[in-house]
Amino acid sequence: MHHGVVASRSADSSSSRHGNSSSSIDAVSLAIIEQLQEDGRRPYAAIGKAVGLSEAAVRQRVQKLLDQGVMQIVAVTDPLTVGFRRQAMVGINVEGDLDPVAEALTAMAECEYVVMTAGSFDLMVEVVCEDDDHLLEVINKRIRALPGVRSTESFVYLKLKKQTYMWGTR
Amino acid sequence: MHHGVVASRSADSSSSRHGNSSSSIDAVSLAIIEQLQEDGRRPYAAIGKAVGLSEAAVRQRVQKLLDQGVMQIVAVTDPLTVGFRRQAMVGINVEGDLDPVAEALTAMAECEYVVMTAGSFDLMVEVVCEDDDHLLEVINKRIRALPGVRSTESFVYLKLKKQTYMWGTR
DNA sequence: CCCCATAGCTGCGAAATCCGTGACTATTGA
DNA sequence: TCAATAGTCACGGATTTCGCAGCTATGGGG
Repeated sequence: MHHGVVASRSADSSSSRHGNSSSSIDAVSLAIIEQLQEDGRRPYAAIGKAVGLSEAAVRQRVQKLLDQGVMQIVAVTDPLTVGFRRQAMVGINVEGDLDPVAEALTAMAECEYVVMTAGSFDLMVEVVCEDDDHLLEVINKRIRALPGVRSTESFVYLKLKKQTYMWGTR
Repeated sequence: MHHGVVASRSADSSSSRHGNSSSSIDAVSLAIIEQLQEDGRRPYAAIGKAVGLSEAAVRQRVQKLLDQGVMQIVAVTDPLTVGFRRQAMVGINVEGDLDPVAEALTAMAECEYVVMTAGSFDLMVEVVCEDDDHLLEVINKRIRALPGVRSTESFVYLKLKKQTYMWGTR
């Protein structure tokens, strides 16, 4: 069973030789994804009616999309409501190889989101914490203590204005 | 998809008062959320068995969590796989009131994530685009053209290393 | 203290959904 | 031409979902 991280494209090594994994999803699968982006529990039959496919066909395509890691169906929550009151985006500058630092950040439970970037930061990390003390500890004691980390800059969240999951739905 | 907050609450962006919204979530609901974070389509009966509740009770609590906007069950995808090849985090500095700028960004389909921050940026926005031209157009023609935007700084994504939806699961 | 209202849980069918399977149709490549 | 593969459909039986009625606590009024 795979756990909740998308990203690992690696799953099927043979698919990488096509160079483009997007080739594996057609317009119909995209339509199925859109349906499930509106409601992750929508019945297969209803999806089938919407996209013009039988219930079984939808079910098999969904299973394949899940297996391939193209999509996952999960509950997402509002951190504030679930007891995480402090969030921040942290920009990081690294000396030398980025990978070990990125790996270390990935291993931290508080780091919800880790991305390598071009620009004045090498890495950007979204940190989710319970309170100020927790946030301080993570940034100051754990992230900045990682070997290779040259400097960090923090952007504490004041208000989340938008957040969607509607790609492909445009 | 990414950062997980709910947010769909965009409808009433004025709901800044959270009193203590966490008071409505007890340990059992948290356990239910954890179950659905592992698999958004897990049957109510299976969840009930895991958290020690009847199927009907789980169903009612899930429905309530959805209605309250505490949680949503959705499909999340890897943007690269679905045809969006360029993503960037954009830090923005604003002159005067942040709200109108934030609202305008929220209205843009390409802005997946909009947050007000403390620090050297006033706003941070995640932009999801199909290609370089599209990205350039959004940042240079649309975002920077907004009245009140003083300056922007872009961080183009090179590689997404981690992305989870496991709050409360720690 | 009693009574009522509300909220939450349970159990139980009936209806709907899920899921495995086998058959059918293209498409591909030897 | 003939497999072999991938994708789809159709059809039960098992499972799940759904609506409803009943039950239990909790919390005010009166």
